[in-house]
Parts: sequence; C-alpha cells; structure tokens
Amino acid sequence: MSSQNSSPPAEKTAKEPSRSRGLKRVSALLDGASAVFAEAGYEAATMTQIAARAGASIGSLYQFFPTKEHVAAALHARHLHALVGMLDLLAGEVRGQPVEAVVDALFARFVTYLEDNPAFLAVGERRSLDPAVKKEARARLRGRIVALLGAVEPPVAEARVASLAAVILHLIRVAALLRADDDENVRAPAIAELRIMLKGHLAGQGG
Amino acid sequence: MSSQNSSPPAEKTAKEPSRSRGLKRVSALLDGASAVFAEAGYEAATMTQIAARAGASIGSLYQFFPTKEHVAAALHARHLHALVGMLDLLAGEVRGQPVEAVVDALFARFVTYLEDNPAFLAVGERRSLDPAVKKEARARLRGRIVALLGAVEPPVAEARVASLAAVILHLIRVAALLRADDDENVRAPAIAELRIMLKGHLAGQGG
DNA sequence: CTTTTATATGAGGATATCCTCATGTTTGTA
DNA sequence: TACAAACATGAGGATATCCTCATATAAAAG
Repeated sequence: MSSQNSSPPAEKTAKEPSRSRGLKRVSALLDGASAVFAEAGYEAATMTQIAARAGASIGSLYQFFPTKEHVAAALHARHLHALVGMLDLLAGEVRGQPVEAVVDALFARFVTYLEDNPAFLAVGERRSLDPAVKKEARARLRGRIVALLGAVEPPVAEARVASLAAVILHLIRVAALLRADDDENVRAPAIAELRIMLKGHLAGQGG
Repeated sequence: MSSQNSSPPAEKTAKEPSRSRGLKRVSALLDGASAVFAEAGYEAATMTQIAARAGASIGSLYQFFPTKEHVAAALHARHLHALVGMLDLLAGEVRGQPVEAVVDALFARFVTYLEDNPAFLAVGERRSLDPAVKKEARARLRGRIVALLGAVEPPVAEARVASLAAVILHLIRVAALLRADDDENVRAPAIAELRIMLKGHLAGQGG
C-alpha cells in the first residue's frame, strides 16, 4: 500500500566510508539531515533537500545511505551515543550529591540537548522506527538515569529507582515539548510546577 | 518545496452536506479517516485509503473535503467537541468532591478516550497543524480542567489552578503515550509513580 | 412528470519523491 | 608515475499521491 516503508525487511546495507573524504562527507550529510529533519520532520524531509543542505549531490547521498530510513537510523544512533556520553560525564560530576541537585542538573542538560537537537526527537518518534529499536533506546537512557540515581547521597530507596527513572525520562520529554506547545504565560509556571512536583516527590522518597 | 502543505493559505472551502445522505457520508468518511490516521499516521495516510475504508469513492471524498488537511481539521474539531462535552459532563458529576477523586476520574476518562481514539493524537500533533489552532485547542481543554479544579471541595489555591491544569494536561498525554512506549514491566510501575507524584503534589496544595 | 440540485463515480493529469546508473573525478598506493 | 579503488555527479525511470473533471444517478422542488 505504501512505497517507502520497512519495519522488518530493509535488506540494503549502508556502505561505510573508508577514506577521509568519505568520513567528512558522511558527517556533513548527517548534519544536513539533522537540519532538514528538524525543520520539516522525518516524513516531509526529502533526500534532495538533505543532499543540498549538505552541499553534496543526490548520488553522493545514496552512496552512503541507500534509503532515507538509513539516514534516520544513523542520526538516531549518533544522537543516542552523544546523549549517553553526556550522561556518563554527568554521572562523574555529581557522584555523591543529593538527589535534588542531581535531578536539577540532569533536567537542565537533557532538556537543553533536546532543544538544541530537535532532529533527535524527529527521528526518535517517526512512525517507521522499529518499535524494538525504540524500546532499546529508551532502555539505554533509563539505564543511565538509574546509574545517576544510584550514586546519590543519601541513597534513594532501591525499589523505586527504576520507576522513578522512567517517570523522569518522560517528564524531561514533556519539559522539552512544553516549550513549543504553550505560550510563555502558561509555560513558565507549568515548568516551575513540574519541578516542584518532582522535587517534592523525590524528597518524600529519599530521606 | 513541498506539494501538499498549507499553514496560512488553504483557500479552498469545504462543502457542507445538506441532504441526509450527505450527512451520513461525511460521518462515514470521518470514521474511515479515523481508522486510517490511527493506523498510518496523518502523513502516510492516503486519500484513497480513507475513501475505501469509508466505503466511498475517491470522488465522493473530495466532494466534501477538498484536501487531506480539511479531513484532518474536521476530525480534530469533532474530537475536540466530544472531549469538551465529556469534560462538561464529568464536571457535573464530581462537583464538590475532593481533588484526589476528581483528578482520578479525570485521568481515567481522558486517558481512556485517548486510547480509544488514537486518531485524535495523530491529527492533533501533525506537523501541518496551524500552531494557533493547536494552542487554542489546548487552551480549551485546559479551561475545562480549570473548571473541574474550581468546583472542588475543599478548594485548591486559586493562584495555582492554571499551572496545575497545564501540568495535568501534559501528564495525561504522557500516561496515554506511555502505554505504547515501554513494556509492561516498566509501564505499570511508572504509571503508578506518576499518580502518586501528582496526588502528593495536590495534597500539599489543597488542604 | 419535469426540472433542478445534491451526491456518486473512477479514469487520468500533474506533480513530486525515491532511487538507479553510467560516467567522470579524486585519492591512496605500489 | 600509473593503477585501482573509493567517491562524485545529475539526468531520468519507476512509482505513488493528490486532486480534477466529465459524466451518471438519486432525490427534492415546482
């Protein structure tokens, strides 16, 4: 019924660049894709736009990414890698600090990242994304939040760490999306309310 | 750059049905659109699929909806109307009850509605939706939640009703989306955590 | 019954997108 | 330098979607 879908199949394999020129090209192509996906969303983005934005020809784009799906997948992986790295770095910085401080820092950085890289949400929530991949991505991020909560002093009740991490991850997305949804009059108090609520909840658990 | 977009323009006007046969047809067409949008999302849905699903010809579809955008707009309006009606009904039922009960009932019905009508989220979050329309829709729904919170006993602090409503509306969406995102092991505890958090927050405000 | 208006239908025009491919250019290497 | 392999390029084929339109039927009006 549809032309360019592929959940289980997608037989084509991406060709990896081997020379330095190819590496730069791929990077530029992903940057271009990032811009286009952010502006138009995954489905409305066109391969021609992406190539143009990267200063490359359409043929060059297809040399490395045999499908638009492959572009999105590569971008998704790239951002996931960056995010995980960021969270690991953060874990080192805040080890031993109280929950409130840790969650504050986590919120601040994560939300900033999502705002600065809207393409991540665009490719991370596209309809064609394999649900298994999506779940695994979420699980990875949750895992890092669990690690953050596990190194907090005084410690959080072990039993609730997992569900807390899930809730926090969702709230972060809400906070990021909230900026676009409502206008300033609604948004600022709502974000404040969100933080107060979460902090109150955390205070009740920990100590 | 793109073929079927229209944020400000969209000059074409939809023709309203005047005979009973036309009314039925429009209803059937919207039902078909609902099913297709829910399964494929707005962008991947095709007018041919919608017409087929409604048991109508493609020409008949275009008779009443000159554009796919018009179909989505009509569906959006229809669901908004239904939701507002539901919330008004609920307001009558829970008047004078404590916050916790009201919020529980609100969550239950709203989330159920969103789960039963996934097309509403599909058309409500499509990229081509005019931001002004989106904001207005959110404002309408927030307004009804404000009304609900205003008729609670004992009363909630007036100053926070607005931001509470905004937060609740977002949490409802999270709860609805959460079902699809994570698997049962994560999801159930996360929803429980969300409710506990919100209730704790409300208890702290009200009495 | 006749006329007029609303509704029904599906082939096909216009367009846009994904992707291929034959050919040319650069880069690394022997 | 000479050769091979990686990379670059853009015209155009295949396809799919949106939407139009000429024509046909049902239903209300006169």
